[in-house]
Amino acid sequence: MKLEDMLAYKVAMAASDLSESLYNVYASYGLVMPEWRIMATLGHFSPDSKVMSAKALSQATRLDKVSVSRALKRMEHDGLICKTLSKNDGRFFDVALSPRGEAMYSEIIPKITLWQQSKLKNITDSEYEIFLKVIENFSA
Amino acid sequence: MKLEDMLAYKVAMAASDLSESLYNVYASYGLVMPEWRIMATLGHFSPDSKVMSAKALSQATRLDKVSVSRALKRMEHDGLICKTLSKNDGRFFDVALSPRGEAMYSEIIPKITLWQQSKLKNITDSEYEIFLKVIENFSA
DNA sequence: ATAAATTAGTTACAAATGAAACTATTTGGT
DNA sequence: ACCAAATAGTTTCATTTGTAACTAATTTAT
Repeated sequence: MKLEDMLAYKVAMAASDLSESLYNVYASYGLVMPEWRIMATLGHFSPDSKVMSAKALSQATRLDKVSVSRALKRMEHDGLICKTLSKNDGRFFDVALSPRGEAMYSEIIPKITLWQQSKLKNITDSEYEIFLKVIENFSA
Repeated sequence: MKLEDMLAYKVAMAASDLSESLYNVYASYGLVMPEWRIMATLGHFSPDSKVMSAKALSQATRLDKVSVSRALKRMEHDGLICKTLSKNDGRFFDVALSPRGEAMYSEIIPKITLWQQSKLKNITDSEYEIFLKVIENFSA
């Protein structure tokens, strides 16, 4: 069995290639990966951005809480999010995209969609379905 | 489009889950990922281990040359590899598994094979073929 | 009502990573 | 033959990353 035939290696290579390629899309907006993941999560219900705690963001993005804390700090500094202490529970923050963050999200999302379509242009729908089944099997 | 439906995110999650799971196999031999990749590459022609330069190992494993240098240093210290200056070109090293490295490789490889089979046990051959086609398409 | 235990988030510190500078050897042009 | 350019590998240093300790708020048990 050659290294390049090994499952974990193959998937790791694909992941790093895809990640690097996708980075080229959102990096032009000054975002790094954790920031992009947070924006994607908060912006999902755009134009009425979701409000989430840092903890919930951490779970949704699979980023550890330190990464989320750092990303939110920078995004707040850059005016991309609003962060206010929760009225109900003073340990939580209510985090949402700011109008500026919403605008950026709306501008990026079509580019991400196009990027993803281009990555899948040689793949049929049924092939992609099988691919999803297999890849999700690995994350179980 | 939700984050968890995004291609790059899905593949990244699968990659990190697989990587962590595989790590449990070779970590009991005191190896870390770069060392495992190098061992897998050198051991591929076991019991007559391949001889390769650090540069060639870097290309075969997709590790940068600094990581390879550090991994080889530790593997040499642990007696897993032999590293000698090339006769033809004094810039290169000839790197090969030592008998001890060969023995370890021979012990690990069946476990890796079993591990991989268990990861694929819910997947049919034809599904796996399609999966490979798709994932290789992403690394192109 | 109060003290102990949890939980959210931040900060401080340590380990891993990679880019750039460095050494040593070889190659190519004059 | 000699000097500049290129190449292999190592070391240094700065950045990234995550773990563990910390602060502050809330909950639970007595």
